[in-house]
Amino acid sequence: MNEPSSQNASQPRDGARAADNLFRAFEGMIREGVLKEGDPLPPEREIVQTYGVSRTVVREAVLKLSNKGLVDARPRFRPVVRKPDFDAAMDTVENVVGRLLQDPGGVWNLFETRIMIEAMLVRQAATNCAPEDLERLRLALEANGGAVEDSEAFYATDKTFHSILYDIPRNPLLPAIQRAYSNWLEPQWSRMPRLPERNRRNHAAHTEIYDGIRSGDPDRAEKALRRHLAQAWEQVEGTFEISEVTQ
Amino acid sequence: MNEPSSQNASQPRDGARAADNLFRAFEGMIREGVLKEGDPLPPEREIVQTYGVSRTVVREAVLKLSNKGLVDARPRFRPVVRKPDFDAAMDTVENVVGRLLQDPGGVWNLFETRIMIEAMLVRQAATNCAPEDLERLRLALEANGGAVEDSEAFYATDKTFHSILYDIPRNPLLPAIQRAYSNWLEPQWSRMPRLPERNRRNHAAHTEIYDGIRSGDPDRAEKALRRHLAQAWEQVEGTFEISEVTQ
DNA sequence: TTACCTGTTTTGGTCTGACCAAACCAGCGC
DNA sequence: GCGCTGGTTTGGTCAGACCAAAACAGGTAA
Repeated sequence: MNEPSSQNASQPRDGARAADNLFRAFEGMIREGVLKEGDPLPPEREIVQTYGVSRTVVREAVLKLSNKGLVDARPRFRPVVRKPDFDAAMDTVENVVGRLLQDPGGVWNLFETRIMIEAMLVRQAATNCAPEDLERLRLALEANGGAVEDSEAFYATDKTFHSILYDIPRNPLLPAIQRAYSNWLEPQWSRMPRLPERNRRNHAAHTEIYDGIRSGDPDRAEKALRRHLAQAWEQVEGTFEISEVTQ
Repeated sequence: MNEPSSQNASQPRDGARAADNLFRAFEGMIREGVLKEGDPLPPEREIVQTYGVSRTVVREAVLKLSNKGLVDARPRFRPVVRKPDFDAAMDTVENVVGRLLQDPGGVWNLFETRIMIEAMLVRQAATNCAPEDLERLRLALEANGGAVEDSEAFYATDKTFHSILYDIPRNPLLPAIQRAYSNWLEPQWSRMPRLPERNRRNHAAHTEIYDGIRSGDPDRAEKALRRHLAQAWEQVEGTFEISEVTQ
């Protein structure tokens, strides 16, 4: 995507915009820990003196830091350094994704990738899953079963059950992805009516998935997972098709 | 104009910055098609007049549009409206991800998710794959095989082969994800020496994958894919372990 | 005519200095 | 010690200016 025109720039080339150089400077300080997480940035006027640039430039650089998720800049407060993790990355995409999701087809596209990922996750879990992970799943399943009558609690335990799936591979990206899915899809889900009988059905589905994993049968686990999510999709689809009309 | 009582107060930290209002205004115009894709934004001074704000505010708003991926703003050129797709979303994450990748473990984490996704993709392809997709794969494989002696061409055809896997489910998110992986992982890959014998081995791996898909055997296809990518990882790992020492 | 060069105008990038209002802080009275 | 109060900091915004690069228009050469 980047044109080969410019040679690699690890240092502030003076051809670039001043704000970019400043941005890189702070980016480096944050990365190297000179500015630790939670630290506020210096006052704008101080940065002006330190770097010999105008406040305009400082503000642009800070804004860029903010937009990239490196600092947390609330309107009239000092920007605070925020360690960039994958969650921060997801935050910065939120806007774009939100726009894409306005198209119902967009929601389905996103949901389909979730199905694919979770399908893979349960397969892997079925293939090799540490006993303690299996135990966690069992406990979550139990809690889930105990909450069928309380839709609020059921929703929470439901989420927990699924999130454990993302934990099992011990890859920090996966939980972040899961949180992103939650954030993006939640608005759709929350409009869906919660009913005890649905809860019961979902809990049964969770049990099937768990059984598939426990018995070490990836095909069975995947099939159960797909059935479960397809069913969930139907429920949601029905819900927001009607509410779509209102807009 | 200066009403702090805007309805959009979902967060306690809502501040009514002029730049934000302008940003939202343009955001709306882009979404509603008043500003079409490819259109340049009006000159800053014109916006100043139209909206009765200062150039500072205009620049901040434009910068924000740029950072959010809504417009494409090269220095010294007019910002151009860009339709937000998932590629744009991935672009915005680029910075954060880049930082994560500086940790070698981060590269592995990302690569592992790629393995998982492609594993799922080949499984699905094996299960149900349109004849024309199979044909595309075959052609790509053929081209790949014909390029073993030319590492540059081999690399290109290699990428093509994999990207077809992302096309098959006809979910526009997947190609975007694939491009993101390419962009993020490419820097590591490009440092790797390319050798005809490696190409030959990789082509053989591709053939195995293709055969698995064609024969409708998801387990076989997945196994071949995993073997292929694990092998690729070993090659890359060896490469950047040495170059890591230099830092 | 077409293609290239050149001077002018436009426009983005940066700077300066100023003002306002909200946040911050220190001192006061209770 | 606690809450109030007024001065000080600091972020948000503005206006006007200058420079250099881009866009444009006009003229010249092929």
